[in-house]
Amino acid sequence: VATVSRVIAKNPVVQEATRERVEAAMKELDYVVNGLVQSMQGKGSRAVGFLVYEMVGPTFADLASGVEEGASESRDLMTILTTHGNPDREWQAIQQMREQRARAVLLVGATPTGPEFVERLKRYRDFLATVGTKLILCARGPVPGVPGVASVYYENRLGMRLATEHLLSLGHRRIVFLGAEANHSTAEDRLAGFLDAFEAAGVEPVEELIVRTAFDAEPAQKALDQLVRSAVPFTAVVAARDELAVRALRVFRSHRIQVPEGVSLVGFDDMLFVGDLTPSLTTVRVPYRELGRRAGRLLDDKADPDAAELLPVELVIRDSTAPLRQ
Amino acid sequence: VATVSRVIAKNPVVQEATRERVEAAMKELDYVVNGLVQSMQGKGSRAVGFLVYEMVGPTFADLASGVEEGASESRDLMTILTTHGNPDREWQAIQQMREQRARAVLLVGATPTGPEFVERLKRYRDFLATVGTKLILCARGPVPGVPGVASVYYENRLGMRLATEHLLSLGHRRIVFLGAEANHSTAEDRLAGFLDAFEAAGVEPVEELIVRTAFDAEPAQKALDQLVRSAVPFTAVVAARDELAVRALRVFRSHRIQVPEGVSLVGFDDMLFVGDLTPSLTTVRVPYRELGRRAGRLLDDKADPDAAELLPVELVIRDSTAPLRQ
DNA sequence: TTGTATGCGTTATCAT
DNA sequence: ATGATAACGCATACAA
Repeated sequence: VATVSRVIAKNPVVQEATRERVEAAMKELDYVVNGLVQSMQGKGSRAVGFLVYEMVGPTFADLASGVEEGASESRDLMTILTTHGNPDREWQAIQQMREQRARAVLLVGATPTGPEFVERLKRYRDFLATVGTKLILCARGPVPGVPGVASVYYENRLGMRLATEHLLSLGHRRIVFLGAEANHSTAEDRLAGFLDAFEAAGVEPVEELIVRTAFDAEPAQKALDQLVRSAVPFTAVVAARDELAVRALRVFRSHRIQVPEGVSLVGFDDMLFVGDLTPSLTTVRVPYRELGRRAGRLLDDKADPDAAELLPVELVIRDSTAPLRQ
Repeated sequence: VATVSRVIAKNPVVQEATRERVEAAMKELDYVVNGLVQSMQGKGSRAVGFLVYEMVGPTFADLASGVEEGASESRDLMTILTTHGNPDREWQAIQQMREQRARAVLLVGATPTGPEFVERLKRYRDFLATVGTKLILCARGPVPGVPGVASVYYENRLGMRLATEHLLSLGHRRIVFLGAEANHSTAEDRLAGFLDAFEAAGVEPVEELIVRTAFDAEPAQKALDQLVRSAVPFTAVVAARDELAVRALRVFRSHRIQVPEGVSLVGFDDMLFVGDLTPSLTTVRVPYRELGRRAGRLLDDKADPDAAELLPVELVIRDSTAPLRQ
């Protein structure tokens, strides 16, 4: 048994001849090591938990794809769990990963922002630490006051600032912000970037144009429709993400408002096909795949447990934005 | 130890008082069962392997989402592995799942169609069977001559037949088929459906309009561009999948050909946003999420190992198709 | 270089 | 109802 174990571990002490005999027998018997027992032995599990709100859209797929790419290099296995925004499910998922003695748990996507979440995160971190599992935030910046949690994120706030500055530079002033959800890290950062742009330009944002519905598409669409009907004047719309921008497009189409002639529109994420819409959508490209890859690399045992990698974004100017007509 | 084990297993023989004491201690010590050992003990592993070509697009996300939904009900863990179409990687992935003593392995998406693949599939099946892992095909019909492999698939061929019949009924005869890749189960089925429609209508398909490039977007786009330049006449295009349809849209736009006035276009998959394109795309909706859910249910131990579930598709008629102008 | 013995954390079997 | 013990398949320290 010990020799077999050594052959499996590629321990060089075994003699060539012996190894060959063992390997022949393994093939003969269709033998495979029991990975579960290996992990149990303290070699550490191969599992990596990928916790996400929902598996939706190319942003998720790209991110997961990147992680898988990194994980597969080290023969790790990526396990995906969805939380549907339910804290109980999230806790249950953390539990499951703890049972599996996962190498790491990736918390993917936006999180709440309140102090309640900070405590929750600490609990997760400590709870996972007891079995040697580390916690990594993905697509969400490091949380102040919670060391020992690595993070890989992108210039969310700056991205939205760039998008907004683009509109301001085109002469727009009455700009709608669509999708300002509170207590939602991504939405908050993007709104902050929006406000940054106004502040830097010395322009006052119009409070009533900040649509504080939610990050979800349906309510945002309704709210925008309402706004259009209310006849409150505006000349441009910043959508918190591409899906909302597409909904905005539908609203404008239904009201026979031309984009960009009647109103300019920018999105965020650069999802698949938004460049093929009419008009093609000006948006902010986020390197989701690379984000995943970086996260995948943090799985390595010798990675800095306090790493905080920030990736750049890029404003992609297409046809949905045009200079303000006087 | 035994009592603790019984508490974990919720074995009702333990007395109320004892159980409470144990649970108190567990909380005190932040104890969690070692799931790896549980699985090793013959309880069977919780892992479910999801083998896919690539994690791309909403079709993947929907399918995976469905599987996760089903799996999480039984506390199973979905592990995603990508093969990139590389048989070696696929074999390696099978190996890994075998090491993990996975409950099941899902082979997701198209497969090759030749006899070589049939042998490969049998090898997978038998190899996995030695450790009690079952094999399930997802989004691909059952393979004749390979019993013991369940499958969940959709009316692929019929879907394309419906799409094509829609065009034929509009008067189109010179119809391009874009993306006829050989030795690719999905592409072959769709081409077959295309031909079915012609046969049923008693119309002869035009061989030179069948673009036998590949299922990939880039070569298909180039080939279509070539075809347009060659001035071979056609009045409609059937794309093997939506991504190719979107590429076709780009080609027509670059040649200033109006859709549907100059040429009608249909896709397949009903991906996100294709209804928001201009013109909105006529396509075939595939219930990917439900497909995943069904696959997730086949994970159950008492599920029929030879199950073959077929799901219906739906033709979604939008604005990219119009009657032929004489 | 190879074989033997021990331990890992759990469940199942058998006593008590 | 509970406790003691064997067994699972592997890695590792130690003996040969």
